[in-house]
Amino acid sequence: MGNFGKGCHLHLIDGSAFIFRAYHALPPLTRKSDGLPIGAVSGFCNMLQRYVEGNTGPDAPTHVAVIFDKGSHTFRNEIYDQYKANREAMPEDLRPQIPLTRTATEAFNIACKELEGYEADDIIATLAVQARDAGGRCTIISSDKDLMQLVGGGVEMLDAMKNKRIDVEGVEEKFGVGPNRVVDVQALAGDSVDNIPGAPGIGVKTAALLINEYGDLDTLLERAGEIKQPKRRQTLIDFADQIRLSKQLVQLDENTPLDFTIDDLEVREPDADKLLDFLVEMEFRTLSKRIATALDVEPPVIADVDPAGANPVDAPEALPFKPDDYEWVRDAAGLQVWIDRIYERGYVAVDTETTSLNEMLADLVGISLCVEPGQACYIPLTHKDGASDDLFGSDALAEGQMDLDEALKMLKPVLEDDSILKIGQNMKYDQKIFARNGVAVAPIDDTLLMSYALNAGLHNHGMDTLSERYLSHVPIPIKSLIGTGKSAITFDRVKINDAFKYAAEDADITLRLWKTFKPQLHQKQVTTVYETLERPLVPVLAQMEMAGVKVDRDTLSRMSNAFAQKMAGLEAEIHELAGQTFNVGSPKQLGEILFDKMGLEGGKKGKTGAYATGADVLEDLATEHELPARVLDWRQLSKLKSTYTDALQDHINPDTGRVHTSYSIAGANTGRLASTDPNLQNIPIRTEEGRRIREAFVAEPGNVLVALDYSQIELRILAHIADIPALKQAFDEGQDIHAMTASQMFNVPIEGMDPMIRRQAKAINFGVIYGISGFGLARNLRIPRAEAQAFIDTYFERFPGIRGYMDDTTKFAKEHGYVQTLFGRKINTPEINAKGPTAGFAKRAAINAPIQGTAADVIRRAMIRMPAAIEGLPARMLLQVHDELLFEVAEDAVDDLVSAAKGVMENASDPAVKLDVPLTVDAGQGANWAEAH
DNA sequence: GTACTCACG
DNA sequence: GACGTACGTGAGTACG
Repeated sequence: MGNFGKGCHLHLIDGSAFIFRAYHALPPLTRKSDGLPIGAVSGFCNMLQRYVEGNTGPDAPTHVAVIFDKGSHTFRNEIYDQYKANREAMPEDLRPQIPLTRTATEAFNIACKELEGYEADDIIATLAVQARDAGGRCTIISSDKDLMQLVGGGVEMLDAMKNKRIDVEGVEEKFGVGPNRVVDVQALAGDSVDNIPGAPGIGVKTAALLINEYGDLDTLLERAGEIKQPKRRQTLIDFADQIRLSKQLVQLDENTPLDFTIDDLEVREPDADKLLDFLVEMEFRTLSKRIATALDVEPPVIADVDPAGANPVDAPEALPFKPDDYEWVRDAAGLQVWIDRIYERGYVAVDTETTSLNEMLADLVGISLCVEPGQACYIPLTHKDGASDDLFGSDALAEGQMDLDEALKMLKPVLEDDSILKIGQNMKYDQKIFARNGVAVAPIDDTLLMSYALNAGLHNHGMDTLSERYLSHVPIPIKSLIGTGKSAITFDRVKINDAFKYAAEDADITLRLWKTFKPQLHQKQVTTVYETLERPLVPVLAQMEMAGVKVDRDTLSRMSNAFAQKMAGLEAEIHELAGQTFNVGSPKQLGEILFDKMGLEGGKKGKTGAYATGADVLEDLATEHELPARVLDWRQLSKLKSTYTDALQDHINPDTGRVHTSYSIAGANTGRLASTDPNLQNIPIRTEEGRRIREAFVAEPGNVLVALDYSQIELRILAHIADIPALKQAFDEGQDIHAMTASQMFNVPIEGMDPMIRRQAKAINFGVIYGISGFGLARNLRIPRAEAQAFIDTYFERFPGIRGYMDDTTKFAKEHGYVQTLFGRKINTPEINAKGPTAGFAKRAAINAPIQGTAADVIRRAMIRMPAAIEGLPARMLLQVHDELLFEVAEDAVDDLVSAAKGVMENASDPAVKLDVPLTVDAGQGANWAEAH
């Protein structure tokens, strides 16, 4: 056939619309052999096939193309930064399917077109206009109303789902105006889906009325003063600019710079081999059979995967690891090849190599990428030249490396591209490294967090553990490259020829783990946990950690000196009392002094044969003797000095003057965070002397610290989960929960209650959360065991739901091997069916986990929502201490911050879980952390 | 590297 | 009936 013209018929398929329809119409199917999400691709292919089958008769197209969007940034974002800003992020399991839909289109031998920086709609507009001008027909297969402006003069739309053609009349029906005025109506009415503002209070009906009265938008805006309705008149005058902007946004670009012509889109016969190969690769059994029949060829055989082999754990394992096959990327050309492959794939595993485990001090040394198991590369950037055994080394850069800035400049668009998923193992680390190099990595997946959502309680989630367990592969040990202990070198001193294998392997392992875990999230029903409680927390924590908290060195230093003096005095006294000098800090030596030399009673040896000298033991002895009392004082000071006033000073970052902790998201089995290097979740507060350390945690000038903490969150959650009416009522009424418990248990009025009674009730309340036992309570309260047991019995009598909760939870754990939080987090309890004392531990942990874990989930949700809630305020979130969040905020914005943050925290369980008890948050503020409490 | 001790929720 | 027990963490020190 010759050039496109009269008698020709062009079909333009809106590819993105097909994909989203396919995705939402189908359940989350996965490829059986490896779990790759495939539902949308399957639906897409079915739709294409149905489309092709329907193309018979006189109306059949002579030319056809599927048009896709490309790039998230278009000229519309340039003129209006909020364009499509309210769009939800693409679902994670859809992302990897996008490139596959391109491949599918090509497999059907249908032209597949896209243009960087343009929406599919603009390409469709350009082609439709060209077809019309050439005198041919054009059918746009889409139901997107934005395309209706193109209808007319031989251009029509077809809603493939409803099989309904939309012509000029159809457009008039929808918009009340002809196609040539559709943009005018859209400009006025706006569009919440694309976030087009339009004119407030004016919808399609009113807009059409106005346009029909005045002829077109420009005339309308010119003569807006003539409108009779005062409100409408004012709106059009006030918002004229916004309306003109809206028109620019909805107006399709009919002159996109295409690198092809309509003639290139001529209908082609499908290539049976190519198409069936693709369908077999996707493992589409039904469809490949149907298409084979239609093409009159032999249906291909798709091997049925053995159910055991369907375990995705086994699939990636099959391919051996070959470190020698990894690639050392030396220059821009080499890197470009990898970037192209990433765009083809839609995802990439990324890993960074640096000079330190501390992200705030680490310098970037190299980057690894992996797009397919076994195919990984390492881009060395700042490896040094010097021999590693040379004491001084050389600071000259080694050969065969890209310039750091050049590599980052090339990778930044990829790492920040909304449509490219970046996969990492502990992405918070890499995200911080990249952030410090000006790259905001997103979106991300994290294999460490996937493992945590799937396997909490079974094992830790480090790469070595995961690789050995799920890939049966022992990774190259880092020690083999950098050595151990004091003689260890930094990674930039490792020879690139050794480094690239190790580094690339990490990316390879990460990608294989991702392929293993991704489908399991659905299978084990923890996708929601991963998506709502794990993944979104990564950037929030990264920000908090990078913000750090200001710590005043002088305050700490003065305290250290004071503690040292006191300790010296105590030490002299202790030696005096002992009649000899010894190391007070050695429990072994102390035990021997106390129990052997002095002959005190109650010496108990532990499994290593040493006497126990814990605080509880010394406290008992202290009632009769001076020495243990002094040791207790000495120990307290020693702890404060070594762990806090000395150590914290070493953690002050020289660049920021602040202390930057690191939170491990997957450290605690229950969902709690853990803080390390330094641990800022155990800064003293219970004793006056210790509490003063918090005075060193300060706000910048003009700012204050604000502490917001949940009041009794675990007890409230217990009241809800175990469904205890009396407790729920007490929380509803804002009562003193421990006094209420005491009152119920001992039949005493709350007014004028003996503090001792309340203290006992408090201990029981906490004991319940920990999986109470008579022994434990007795020890805690220092009362006879029988008495403690009597308390517990009374407690269960008054609150029978507690016993029910404990029994049900234990039973559930024994049956399923895990327990769950209210938000669906699973905590595995592998030892629940063990025998002996282990069983007791496991049982109490199982009872505690849903309560502690639900509280952890609640504050996670609050933290995830916090950045949006305090956006625009001169405030930042600094620390989390399990039930408390610490903020630094400008003095004049304290009230705004408190009301915003408190709101988020108190409503954090909504809408996923409706708690029967209110969550309340107490607020405090001050120049330092001690005052903020 | 392990045990002990103690700081926090 | 005996056994051994509060839940979850991280860090510093002694010691083999």
